[in-house]
Amino acid sequence: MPTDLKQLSARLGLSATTVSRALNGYDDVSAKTRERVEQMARELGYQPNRTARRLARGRADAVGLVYPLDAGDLGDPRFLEVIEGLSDRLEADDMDLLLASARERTELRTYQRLISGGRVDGVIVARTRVVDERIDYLQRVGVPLVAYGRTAQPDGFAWFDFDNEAGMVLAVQQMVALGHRRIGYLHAPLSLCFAAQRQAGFQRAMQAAGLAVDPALVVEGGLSHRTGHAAAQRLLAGPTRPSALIVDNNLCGMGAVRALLDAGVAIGRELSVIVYDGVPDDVLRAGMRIAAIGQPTAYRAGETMAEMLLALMRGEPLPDRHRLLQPVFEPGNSIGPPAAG
Amino acid sequence: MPTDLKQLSARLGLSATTVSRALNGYDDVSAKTRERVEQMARELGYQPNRTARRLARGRADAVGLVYPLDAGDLGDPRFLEVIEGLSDRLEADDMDLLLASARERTELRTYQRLISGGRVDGVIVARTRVVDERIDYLQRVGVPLVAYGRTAQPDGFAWFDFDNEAGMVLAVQQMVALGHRRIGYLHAPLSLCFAAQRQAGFQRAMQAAGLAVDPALVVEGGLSHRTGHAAAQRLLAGPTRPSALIVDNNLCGMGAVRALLDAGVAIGRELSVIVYDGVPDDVLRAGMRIAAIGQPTAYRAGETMAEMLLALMRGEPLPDRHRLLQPVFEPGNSIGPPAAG
DNA sequence: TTGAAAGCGCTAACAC
DNA sequence: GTGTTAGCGCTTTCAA
Repeated sequence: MPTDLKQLSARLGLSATTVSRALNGYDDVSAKTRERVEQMARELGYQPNRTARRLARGRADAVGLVYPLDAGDLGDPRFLEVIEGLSDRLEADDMDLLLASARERTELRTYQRLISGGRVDGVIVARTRVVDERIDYLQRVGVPLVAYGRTAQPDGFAWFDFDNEAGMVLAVQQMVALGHRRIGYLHAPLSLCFAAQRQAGFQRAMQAAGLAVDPALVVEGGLSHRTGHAAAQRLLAGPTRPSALIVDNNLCGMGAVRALLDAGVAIGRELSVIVYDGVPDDVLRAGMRIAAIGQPTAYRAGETMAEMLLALMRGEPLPDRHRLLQPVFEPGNSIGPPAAG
Repeated sequence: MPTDLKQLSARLGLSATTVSRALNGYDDVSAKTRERVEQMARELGYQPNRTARRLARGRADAVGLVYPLDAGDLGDPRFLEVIEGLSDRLEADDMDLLLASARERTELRTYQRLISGGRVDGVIVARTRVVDERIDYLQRVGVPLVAYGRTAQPDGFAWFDFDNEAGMVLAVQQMVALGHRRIGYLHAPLSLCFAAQRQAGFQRAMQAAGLAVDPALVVEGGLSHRTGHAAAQRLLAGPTRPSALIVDNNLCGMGAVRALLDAGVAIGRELSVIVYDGVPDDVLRAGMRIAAIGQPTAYRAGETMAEMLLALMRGEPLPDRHRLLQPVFEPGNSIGPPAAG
């Protein structure tokens, strides 16, 4: 049995109240008493019982993270960095991080379980969708939330996101500057918000460049190696090959690059490639570096979201409820001018 | 405010006691009463407050998973599957999964926080070490635990593991059967239990085959792409190249394979390669499949460990406290007879 | 079969 | 400054 507050206060000849206050940093405790209390607490290795504290305070001191397995997030190393940043920052405030898995179909119910059971008092919503019932639900019940990504109506809640549209514009501009006109586009399901935004950027930049978007060159590539691989093959099999290809996510990008290599396509000469979020160098052919649209470290994203959520849970006003980070273009040797002809 | 037990019982004209019992499946409640209670609970969307229940029952209804960031687990897709299996199974028993990150140096303290604060009542210990103070600590304080991997003294606690030694013996036997005699070995830090076991298998199988282990061909390759890459380069630069190479983990294996490809080594002809746990096909050159020692799905491993831990926490005797799964050899075209000369 | 009462370990009004 | 008292919302003896 670990020492409890009663024992501790008995040993000190003080009331539990005083001890509690001393330990929780209230200022109506004499310096001397606090000193003694802290000393003794250390000596006995006293750790307040979390559950009791939670019940008394009416807070769960925990935040929930539901990861939709179907979405393939688990395979995304960037998302893992996000988790890392999240949990590190939460831990600093002595908050627990509850991880719940969910198939997309049961996801909402998972949130409900977490919320109405009082297991968490704040939530991180990952992989936002253009229309997102999870966020609607959380807002309706008034649970503090920070979304990792926006939705179609992004004003009512706090979020952290990268400027996906601007990022994709960068990608198109690179290709256009090199002289490409037939630009192919491989994208994740457009119900995902980031995919919709990136596609909007694609359309906008193409139009701005006076280029037509050839529907035959726009392919849904899913959100995994496998689907990306298959989609790239479909694209290659089409009547007119593009001279440039932009892939809107790294998972599918990896599969696509693989497919191109398999098909013997000379990346960067026959076909220029940019992958949003990039492809790790070490999975590629020697010396190859895929040009990318890069995002500032995912770890920081996690930290920042934790920070925002903590403030919300404390009821503090958030200086900026919306953080939109600008992606940057990261050069590579996977792009070049279109092949003659 | 969600409905609480008091409101629910008031609505029913029953005491909280009875309602609680009805809902928790006690048998001293009349069928009719139970019926009514369940009906009304559903109607009001009653969800018992977890914190209160926890305090009353003296259990946390949660298990902790501390992942050592330094170890590179986060990058290991297999470990993520394990988490998936774990959380799915725990959820079925209405248990929370607490995720805590930790640098190796602060790891023990993280466990202490979880335990003595009563945040969890059971723990999964990942990446066991040959001498593992975490397990010593947990046993000392009597917390139910299931280890993912063994230690040097594996008898006192429940664990789930693959037969690493046997797996590595398989790998060596394959190489030997093909006629290899100069077999190189790239391994993770030997303080990690799986690495030590696999190395033991390597030594044993080499000896059994009457082959000497050339110290120059045994290189520590770490537990990441980067270190594996570097280690393979070191090996290639050595005075006598091996004709076969075995890598004891997938992370480092990926980097090593990359390094070989970069160096223009004809894998499977100039140099045969087996990677423990395998390298995903889609990161390789077209048509290449790295021979591997494979382990039954990691998802099942997670599920099984959850199952074991749940039983332990319920105080049930565990039919088999130790689960040792046999790995299998998975063929590929990365191996062949040694090149002539 | 049901209810009253006590208590899980802590925090927070309120009084001294 | 410190102590008294009353909960937080549930479970669980113990009586009825």
